[in-house]
Amino acid sequence: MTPNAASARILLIEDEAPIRRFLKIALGSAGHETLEAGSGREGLERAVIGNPDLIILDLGLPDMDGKAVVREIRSWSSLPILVLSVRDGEAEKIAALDAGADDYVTKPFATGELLARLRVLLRKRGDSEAQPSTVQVGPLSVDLARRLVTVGDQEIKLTRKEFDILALLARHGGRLVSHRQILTEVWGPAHVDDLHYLRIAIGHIRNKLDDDPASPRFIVTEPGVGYRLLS
Amino acid sequence: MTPNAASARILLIEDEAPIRRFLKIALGSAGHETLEAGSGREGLERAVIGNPDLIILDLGLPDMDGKAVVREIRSWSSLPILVLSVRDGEAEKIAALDAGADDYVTKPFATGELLARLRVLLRKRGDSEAQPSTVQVGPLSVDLARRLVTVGDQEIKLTRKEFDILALLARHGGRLVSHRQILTEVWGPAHVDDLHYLRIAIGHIRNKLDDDPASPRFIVTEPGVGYRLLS
DNA sequence: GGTCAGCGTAAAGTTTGCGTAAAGACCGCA
DNA sequence: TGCGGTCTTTACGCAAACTTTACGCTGACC
Repeated sequence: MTPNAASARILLIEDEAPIRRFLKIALGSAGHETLEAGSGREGLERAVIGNPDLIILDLGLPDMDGKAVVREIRSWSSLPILVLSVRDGEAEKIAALDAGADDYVTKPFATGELLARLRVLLRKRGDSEAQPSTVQVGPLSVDLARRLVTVGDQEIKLTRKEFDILALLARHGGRLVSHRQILTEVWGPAHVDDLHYLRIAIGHIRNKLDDDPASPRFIVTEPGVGYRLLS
Repeated sequence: MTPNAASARILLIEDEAPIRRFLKIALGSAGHETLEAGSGREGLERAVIGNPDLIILDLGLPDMDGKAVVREIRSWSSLPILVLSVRDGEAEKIAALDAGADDYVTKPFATGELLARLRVLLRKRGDSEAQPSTVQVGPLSVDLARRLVTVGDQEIKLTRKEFDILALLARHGGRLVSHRQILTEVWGPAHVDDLHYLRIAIGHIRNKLDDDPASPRFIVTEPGVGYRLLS
C-alpha cells in the first residue's frame, strides 16, 4: 500500500518545544524528514525555502493567527496543511478548514491516527503533483513564492496589492478573473464595490510592466467583467 | 471563493434511515444533491451508475465491512470518500484511512464541521479536472473561461453583451433558445420585451462572424421563437 | 395585389465604463 | 517625530458600448 506516503519532508510549525520534539520523533520513526519552525513568521519562511511536502501547523502560535498563516501559504501553494489545535470549538475548525487547511486534528491526539491522516494527505502527492510556483507569460515571469516579478531580465518592483493582483491573475492562467473576485481576494469582501481602486492599481501595474491597455502584452481588460492575463 | 465546492452530487451509503434523512436535509440546505443507498452492495452499484462527486460512507453496514467497500471503490476510482462511524477506536480509523478513505468523522458529529470537511474534499475537484469550458461549432470556437471567440485561427473581438449571447447559445449546444430567455439572461428580467435590442446585437455578432442570416453558418433564426447555434 | 407582422440594418444620441492624474491620508520605519 | 512609500480618495477626458429611432425588406395571409 501507500508507496509514496513514505519519506516526506514535513514542516512542523509549533511553538511548544516539547510537542515539537515528540512529533519529530514520531515522524522520524515513520520515515519522514522534519523541518521545524517555532513561530508563524518563521514557518512561512521555511515553507518558501525549505520545499516541504506537507505542513503541520499549530493554530495557537504567539505571533500570528493560525488561519492567517494558512491563507498566506494558500496564496502561492496548494501543498497539504494539517492543522493541530487544543481548541475543540466547531467554529474554529470550520474557519481553519475554509481558510484552506486540509485536515484538523484536536490535541491531545492519538499518534497512530495522526500518522494515518498524514498518509492520506501524502498519497495525493503523486496525482496532483508539483504545480510550479512560478508562472511564465512570454517575457513576464511571476514567482508566487518569492513574490518576485521579472520582465526579461529586468526585475520589477511591485507594491503588495499590485503583486497580489498580478499573482491572482497568474494563478488563473489566462482565464478571466472578475472584478468582484479580485476585489474580495485582494481588498476583502467589504470593498467589492470599490472598482476604481482596482482600475488604478491595474494602471500602476501596467505602467511598471510597460504595458499598453490599447494593445496589451500582458493584462487584457474584459470590459464590464474583469481582467485576464494573456496566455 | 470555493466556486466549485457548491452543488455536488453526494452518494450517501448509510443503513439507518433517520440519519440518512437528517443528512439529506443538511446536504440539501448546503446546495448538494443526494443519492441514497441503504447497504454496501447497493452503495457500490450507485457509485458506478450514479456518477457522484463524493461519497459519504457509514462503516457499520449490515451486509459488508465498510473498509471492504472503500477498497472496492478505490479499485476503479479516486473519488473522495468521507467515512462516518460510531466507533471511535483508533485502530478502526487508521484501517479505514489506509484502505483509501479521505477523511473520518465520528458520530455524533457537528453538522457544520462535517460540511466544512466536505468542502475541503470537494474543492480539490476543480483543480484536477480542468473543465473543458470551450464549445466548438464547426470552425467557430467559444472559450467560456477566457471569453475568447475564434473562427478558424482568426480571433473575434466581441463586446460584453455580444459575447454573453453567443455564450448562452453555445452552452445550449445547438438547441433553441427563446427570445425571453436570452433577454432575461443577458439584459435582465426588466427587458424581456425589448426584442429589438436582441435583434440588433445578433446583427452585430453575425457581422463580426461573417455570417449571413439568409444562409447561416452559425446562428439560425427561428422566426417568432428565438435563435440557435448550428451544430 | 395590398397589408401587415416579423426580421434585419443603419445611424444618431446617450450612457457607461475605462484609464490617468494628482492630491490627501495612512502606515511602517528609522 | 519626521520621512518615504503605499494606499485611498476625488476628479475628469475619452472612447466604446449601449440605447433609441427610423426605415427597407420579405413572406404570409386575406
